Amino acid sequence: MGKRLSRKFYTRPTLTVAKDLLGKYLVRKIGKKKLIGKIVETEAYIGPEDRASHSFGGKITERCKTEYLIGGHIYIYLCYGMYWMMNITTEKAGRPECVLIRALEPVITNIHESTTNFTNRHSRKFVPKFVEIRDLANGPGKLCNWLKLNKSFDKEDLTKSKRIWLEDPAPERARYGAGRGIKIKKSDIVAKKRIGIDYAGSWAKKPWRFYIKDNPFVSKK
DNA sequence: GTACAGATTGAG
DNA sequence: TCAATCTGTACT
Repeated sequence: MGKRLSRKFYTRPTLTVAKDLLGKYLVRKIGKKKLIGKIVETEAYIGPEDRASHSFGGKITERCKTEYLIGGHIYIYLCYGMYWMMNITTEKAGRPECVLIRALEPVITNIHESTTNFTNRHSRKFVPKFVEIRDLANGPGKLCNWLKLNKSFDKEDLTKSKRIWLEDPAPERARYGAGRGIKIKKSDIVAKKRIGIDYAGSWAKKPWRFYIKDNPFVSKK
């Protein structure tokens, strides 16, 4: 496998990390099995200045205090009472900044397991028999459901955890002569305004949502 | 304590 | 278009 991303990767400026996360592999280990998703869409939240951030104004609540940890930790919270949102903290300790992971492109290692872990996000009334791979993780709530992430992952250290971490797939590819860096070309990164935060005034217009151009696994508007 | 909005999602 | 349903916040 590739190389696990270290603390250094996460403690850089949030906008840099948000862009550099594109193309990285998010690895989730469940028992002996691994689910892997390539990050294709992110959003940066830069509190306490950012009106859309939970830590806006320097707020420290039971929920958002995780944002103040040093870069490389998971900040996960429940949205609308039913969906978990996975964020990755950035910068040094005390700076409440993070990156929301909005969409993954499933990297298929075992088709059976990868396609039978989605049903519990649907209502009891309606459980689909089939789901397209494209619909497994193309949204912040959906990807947490796919990877079975919940409150127990809050404050998880991505540089040390045995059940979830990030990898740069580059070393794996380098073996096959595909070059050294997995860094999405600047011209392939699209920057648009963030979704669902229209209440944030002028901050809502900041182009802090990043995704890989033309990637079909980006969340639908 | 009560009211209400929210970094979403899928059904109708 | 609307409901599901938990947490934070601004009130009474």
